[in-house]
Amino acid sequence: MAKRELGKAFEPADAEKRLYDYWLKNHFFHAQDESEAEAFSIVIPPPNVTGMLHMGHALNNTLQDIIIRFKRMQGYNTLWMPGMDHAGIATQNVVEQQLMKEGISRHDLGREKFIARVWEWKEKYGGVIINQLKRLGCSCDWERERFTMDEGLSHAVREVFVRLYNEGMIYQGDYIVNWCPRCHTAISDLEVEFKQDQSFLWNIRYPFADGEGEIVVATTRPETMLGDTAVAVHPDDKRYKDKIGKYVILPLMNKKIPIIADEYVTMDFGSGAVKITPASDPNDFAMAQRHNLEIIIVIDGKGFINEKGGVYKGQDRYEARKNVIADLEKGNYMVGTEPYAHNVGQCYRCKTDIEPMVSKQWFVKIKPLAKQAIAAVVKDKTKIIPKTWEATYFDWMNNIRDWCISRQLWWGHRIPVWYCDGCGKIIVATVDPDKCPECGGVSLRQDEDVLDTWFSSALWPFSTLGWPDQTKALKTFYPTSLLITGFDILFFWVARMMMMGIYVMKDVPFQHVYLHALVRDEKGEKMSKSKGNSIDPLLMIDQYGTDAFRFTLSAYTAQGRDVRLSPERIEGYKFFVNKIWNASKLTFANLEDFDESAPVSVPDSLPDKWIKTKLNKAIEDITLGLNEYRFNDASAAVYRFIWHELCDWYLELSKPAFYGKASPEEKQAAQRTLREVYEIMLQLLHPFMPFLSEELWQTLKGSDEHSIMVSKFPVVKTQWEDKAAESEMEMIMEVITSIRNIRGEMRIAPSQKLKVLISAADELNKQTIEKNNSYIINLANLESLTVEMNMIEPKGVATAVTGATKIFVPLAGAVDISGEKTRLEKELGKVSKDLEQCSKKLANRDFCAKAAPEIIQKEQEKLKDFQKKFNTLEGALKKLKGLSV
RNA sequence: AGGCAAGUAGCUCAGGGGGAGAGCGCCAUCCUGACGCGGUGGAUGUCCAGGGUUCAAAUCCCUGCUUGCCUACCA
Repeated sequence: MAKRELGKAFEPADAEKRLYDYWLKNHFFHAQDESEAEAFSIVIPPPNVTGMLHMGHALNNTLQDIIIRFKRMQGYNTLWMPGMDHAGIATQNVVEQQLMKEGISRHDLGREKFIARVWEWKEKYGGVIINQLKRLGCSCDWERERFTMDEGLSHAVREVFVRLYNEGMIYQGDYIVNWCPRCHTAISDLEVEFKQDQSFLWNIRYPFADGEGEIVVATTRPETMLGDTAVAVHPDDKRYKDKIGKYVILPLMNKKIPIIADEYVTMDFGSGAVKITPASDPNDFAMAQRHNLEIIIVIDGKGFINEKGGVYKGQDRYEARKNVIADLEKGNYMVGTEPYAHNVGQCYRCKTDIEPMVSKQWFVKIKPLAKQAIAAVVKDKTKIIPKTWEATYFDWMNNIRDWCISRQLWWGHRIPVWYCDGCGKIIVATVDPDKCPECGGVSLRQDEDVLDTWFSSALWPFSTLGWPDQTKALKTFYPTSLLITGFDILFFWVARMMMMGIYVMKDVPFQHVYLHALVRDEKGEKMSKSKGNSIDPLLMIDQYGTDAFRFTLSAYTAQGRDVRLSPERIEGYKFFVNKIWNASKLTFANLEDFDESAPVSVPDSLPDKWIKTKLNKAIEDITLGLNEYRFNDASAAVYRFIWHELCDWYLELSKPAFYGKASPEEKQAAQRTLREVYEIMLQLLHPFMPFLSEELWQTLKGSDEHSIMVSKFPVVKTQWEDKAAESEMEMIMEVITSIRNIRGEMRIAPSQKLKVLISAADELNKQTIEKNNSYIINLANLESLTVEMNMIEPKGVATAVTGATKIFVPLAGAVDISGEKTRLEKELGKVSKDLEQCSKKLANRDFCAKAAPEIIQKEQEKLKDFQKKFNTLEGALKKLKGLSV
């Protein structure tokens, strides 16, 4: 076998680049459109084209890559579909800011040239994140990379829009929407963030139109009164019952407005009367519809008072507020103010206060779509994991409101609707019409608006696979197997994909949805640029290597829990990488002269049998963990096996076979096991640490002819199950640990070799220990080990008990009586507590009558063990006390 | 205001009806031939509180407290 050498330490920076290029060159990430193998597919949550990799992306994509690599190794025809989102508002903002530096606005450029500029920007600066995903090791099928604005996806968008329109699922109407005065566009309900604002409640007097008196209304937005068209009270409110139908004078505007009755009004809030501004408040708008009230828009799209606002025309909304208040005071209309905390909606993009505004927008009728999307989850066609999110999903879906899909932007999919100047016909088509089908006129104007970015993302699971064409890829990979995403876009994205997938494809877009938590800092706070607590994933990769970083994310992804990240943790797993590297150095040294073709001449040693059962357990745990998306459990199984079983025990136990006086045949057998176990260990590690495992794999194989990423994922080998060997080895390990314990507790120098005596309980016990005495001698560092049955406890020893075995460690030189006494008393204390608890249980009549037989038996065995241990320790202690008297 | 989740070692968290676990940190000790990014040993817990179910509760149920998040938004 070729000589293999590893450097002093793993060099992530070098290996990562080299191996990723190697994978790409060999097209290992590429999925087949058609294959004998069963398909497994995931679509990436497309990052914004303007995006930079943050911790959320890092977590999300690491988890996807772990599953994808796992499934690929299991032999599935595995597709991870990558791509990006055009991110309407964000991208337009970026390019507008660029223009601003040049002193021009998008309006100076005009629509067409502006869009050209955006594309230019995209080609030059967009998609930085794609390269960042590559640094994470993501094994996406880059040959299929898509963009929501590319030709195929745009085609899909038009197709779906037209279909929805023709089926009466899309309508246009004047409705109150959330308007961002800075972005100059409507945004959906989901895109509004509420923030608490310490403000005031202003109480304003509205005098009755006829005769004496007044009605007092309270408001948080006095400036909107300019557009008031009614005052509402509760129909059952005795105070106002006789006023309903009468009129009040709207101060400052000097206008008569009616008093109406509506159950929406809360009687015990403020005066029980509320001013109604249909154009500036969603609830007021709804009431206006119920009562046929006039709708007067007084605030324009930039947040300024328009000509309907009288003398306040031209003032921005905050300035107008001040002036309105001043004028109300001047006119003695102000009754008073009180401090008031309330929530103000803000644009999620630019944090500008939302201005609810009435305008013409396009909507999707969502209820019928939601109904089916709910049913799919109820029927388990799509499983949401962890299940607790199902309730949230159902709740939102049940209370869903129509989706406003038009945006007053330029960057995006322009709405495929044309208006004929000649006859006023509305044309909705997938291809640009050149004349009106009604009147033949050629003067057609396309709708100015574009679609919400999420409209195209909602089609992602099938549009990326080529729909509306019936491609082979679509047939093979839809419905996709799994979606992994953060719970924060459950509504934005997951729910909408569900609705669109079912509507268009007549089938759910994915079988499983795994929702992971958010990444927070070590204090549990959300990472954000403004707080300055965000950790840059790329910096972590530079510092600790991708493998350590990925492993950390996986290890801390417990279902339903936030990931609290700190650099120290990543460093800890860098140590793990180092440990694996060093174990590999030892392994390669041990395997240097291994002849694979030599016949097997001796049976496996006890450690060989033991490590194989442990490896089986690891395979089982890791496979189960990944199948159930319990990333923390799977990672813990990897860590435990490699560090605590392979390194701590097996590599140490097998050292004598390599360095000691073992026969060539015994060495050969040890090499065979080591070689096999090591190889499987690398494969188990691969999904989590792709680079390290590949590097070691190729070193082991002596070439890059085969990649670990397309090797077969290990399965449990039933011929390795060996319960007897497992418990035998563990008994020996316990003896070793007990001796080490005495060493530590009694402060016996590690360099001092000990002559240990063991009193075996029976012949079998004696034979087992004698057969395996070399392991004990080596690992406990003994000079000699004497085993006898029913040995009388010698003087001047420290005593330990494990199961049926008594261990006596002679104390060198002056016997440290008080030290041993303390140690024994401590042990005795522990055992007597166990003993008491156990015997109490067995003395309980109800326990014996009702508990399961195997539980009772177990308790009885425990009692025996405790009793034996207690007796031995107590005897030792008595003897010691006798000595000290 | 409703909903969800969580409260377990100093910290971060697993576990989930029958002997309290891990990692990190801490203490002691060790240049044993892969690794000090290491080895070996050790200490540490009213499993949030109160009630209930059960032979048996950290685990299941109820109540409360605390924390986090989500949804809705009332002038």
